[in-house]
Amino acid sequence: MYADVIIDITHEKLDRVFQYSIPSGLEGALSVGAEVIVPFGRGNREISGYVVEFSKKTEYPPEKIKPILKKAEKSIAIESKLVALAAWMKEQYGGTMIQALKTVLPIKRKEASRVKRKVRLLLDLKEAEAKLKLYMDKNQKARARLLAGLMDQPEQDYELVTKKLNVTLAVIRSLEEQGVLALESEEMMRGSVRYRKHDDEPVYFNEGQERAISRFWEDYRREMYGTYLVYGITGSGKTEVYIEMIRRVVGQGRQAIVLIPEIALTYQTVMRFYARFGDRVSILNSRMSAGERYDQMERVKRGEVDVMIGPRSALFTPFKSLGLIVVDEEHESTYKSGQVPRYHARETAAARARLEGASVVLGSATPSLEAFYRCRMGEYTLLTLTSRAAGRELAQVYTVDMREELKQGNRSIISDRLKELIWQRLKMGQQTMLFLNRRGYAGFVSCRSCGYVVKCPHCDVSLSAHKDGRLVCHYCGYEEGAKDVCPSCGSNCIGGFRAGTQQIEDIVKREFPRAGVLRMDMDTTKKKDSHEKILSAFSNGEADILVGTQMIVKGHDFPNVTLVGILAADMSLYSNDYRSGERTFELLVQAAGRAGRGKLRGEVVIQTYSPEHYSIRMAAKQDYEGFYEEEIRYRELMGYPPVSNLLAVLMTGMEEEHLELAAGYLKSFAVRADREKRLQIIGPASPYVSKVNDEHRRILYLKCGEKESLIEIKDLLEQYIEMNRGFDRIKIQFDLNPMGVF
DNA sequence: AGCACGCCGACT
DNA sequence: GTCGGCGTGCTC
Repeated sequence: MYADVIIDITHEKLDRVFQYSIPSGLEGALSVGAEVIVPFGRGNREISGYVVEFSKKTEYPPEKIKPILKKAEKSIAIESKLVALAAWMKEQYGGTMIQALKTVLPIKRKEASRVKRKVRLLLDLKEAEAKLKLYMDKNQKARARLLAGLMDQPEQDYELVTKKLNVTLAVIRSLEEQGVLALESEEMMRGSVRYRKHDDEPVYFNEGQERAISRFWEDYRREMYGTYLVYGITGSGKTEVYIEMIRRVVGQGRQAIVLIPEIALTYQTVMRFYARFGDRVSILNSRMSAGERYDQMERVKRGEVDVMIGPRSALFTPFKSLGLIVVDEEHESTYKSGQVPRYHARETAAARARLEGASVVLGSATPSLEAFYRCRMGEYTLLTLTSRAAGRELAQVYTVDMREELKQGNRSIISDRLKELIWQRLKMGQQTMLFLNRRGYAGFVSCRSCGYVVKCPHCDVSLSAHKDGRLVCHYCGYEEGAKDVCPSCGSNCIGGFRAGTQQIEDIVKREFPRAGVLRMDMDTTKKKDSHEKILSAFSNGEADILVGTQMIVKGHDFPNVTLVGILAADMSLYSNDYRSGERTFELLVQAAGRAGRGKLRGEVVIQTYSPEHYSIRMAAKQDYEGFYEEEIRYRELMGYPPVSNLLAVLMTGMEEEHLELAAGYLKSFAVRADREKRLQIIGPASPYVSKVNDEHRRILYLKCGEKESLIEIKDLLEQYIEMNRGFDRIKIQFDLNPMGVF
């Protein structure tokens, strides 16, 4: 029996497992995730590592394998808990222990040092020249080279110096001893903002907030750590509730993590946290470099931080006594990782909380079906916030049936009702937001004569036409020129279908020539900060109408926006995806919530071709529970999460035939492995996008009521794949309860 | 990363 | 010979 150990050093060359034998004294005492001390290298220096797996065989000459010295005595409790979390993630979501550990322990020492390590010359020109001559005479080539390089430029990056001049650390060290140069590793704390805490005044809570806080606190004080769902519409004061809960937890000497979806952290929210907790708050954002993140983690380890705010990855903050994890906007799909291990931050937060003895607080205005279902099942505690904090009224919602509109001769994408309301806003000097769930000038380009659709040669998706006629693949970026004749039949009836934000912008400009129009979508926000610029321009009243995709739905409050138009509410409704109803509802409610954030009452126009669909009906009424009842019935009927569980097995390979064969084998293995016939196995099928970057893809779905059985099968499949050479050229990824359908 | 090994020129 | 400096390659 051998133990696979990863060494606690991060360097590409060492970024793999090393096998050690287990001495008889340690047999049975080690488990996956245990921290051990092992001899390493020629000098057998003792370093620590983590046991990642146990194996019977080894490729390495067995006589060269050294034994583990001992189990780490007082392994740093924080890290061993994170390693345990990594083990849980590996188990749940598949992949290797190394992948899981890398997600959980983001120890990027390399980058942290590279950024700031510098070599500086200490001598003046005359002294240096003398030294240089000395080195030349003594034929100390490396030293001479280094010194000459430094005389040329007295301060240089360590990394650069070693590479360009080909000198080793030993050379630099010896010159350092001679006082020729200094090796400086400035430990500048990047990205940490200093703010004094100033807001110590008592805050008054409304009844709902008070109830939520005290319910949480009663349990917490009795060490009953659970998961809570704070459900409250936009403006019901969720953030105040979080802050108060955190304040109490921190008051007991414990720490808290606040997860926010990607870059959704607004300036206002940040300031509220700073005001409460001063510089004991640290913020992680996805734009930060690995070095900056590393610095933040160092501060945490030194105990300088009580509250960490950030996206998914902030979940792994190494606090020594974590008491609370808040997951804000819990329904957001960015909480699901796109990389292996494909973990969900909500579930992983619950797992970490279990390991640490902490509570989890989820918050949303439109909870995920998962979270609400768990509340109904009694696993989570539902805390409902009722009244809008500022006593604002809900917006007035109109649903416009676009089929009727067409019958009455309005072929425009903007209904008469919406047009009329926009005119009103323009007269009153108020603002309008128009929301469309689509980017680009038009959707796919097809031939109306033969039905040919222009597709990406690498990705099997249709190309999107942009305004200048260029056809662009939104998956890989492939581009080709405009088409005026069909490449298949030669007819000239080729053109784009459907409208995109760019086209809407043009239409709006034509309809309302004197209005200022801004557009915000993927294409206009490619540049850094352009996102912020557009929003602040709109917020300053530089335009009357903002046209955009989902991104205008989130963040920022625009008090002067009193009208929101949702142009094609059902665009996302009929995609082949079991979450489309939920997504549509969510989007509509959030979009509607943008209207009337100030003192004025808002109006919302929902334009749709299917006004009878429950997602749209319930969104118009802003009735979450009504929506939930309908949606959960559908999930129950179809055996979809959260009622059942779904495991997607995504297979990718260059050769289609080989892939097909392997996928077939995998399926029949799954069928055999499922002895008690508890699984429903679907596929293998070509996913919606069956080719990306010339790689073919196949997908297999396994459905089962009990998650444990699925995980069991997943383990068996992983073993089977590992053992069979036939799968070597195929990438196989598992996705437990995926966010969409592939 | 850190360490030892082997090579090479310089000095006793 | 042998000593010190340098470059390379390996680490279960």
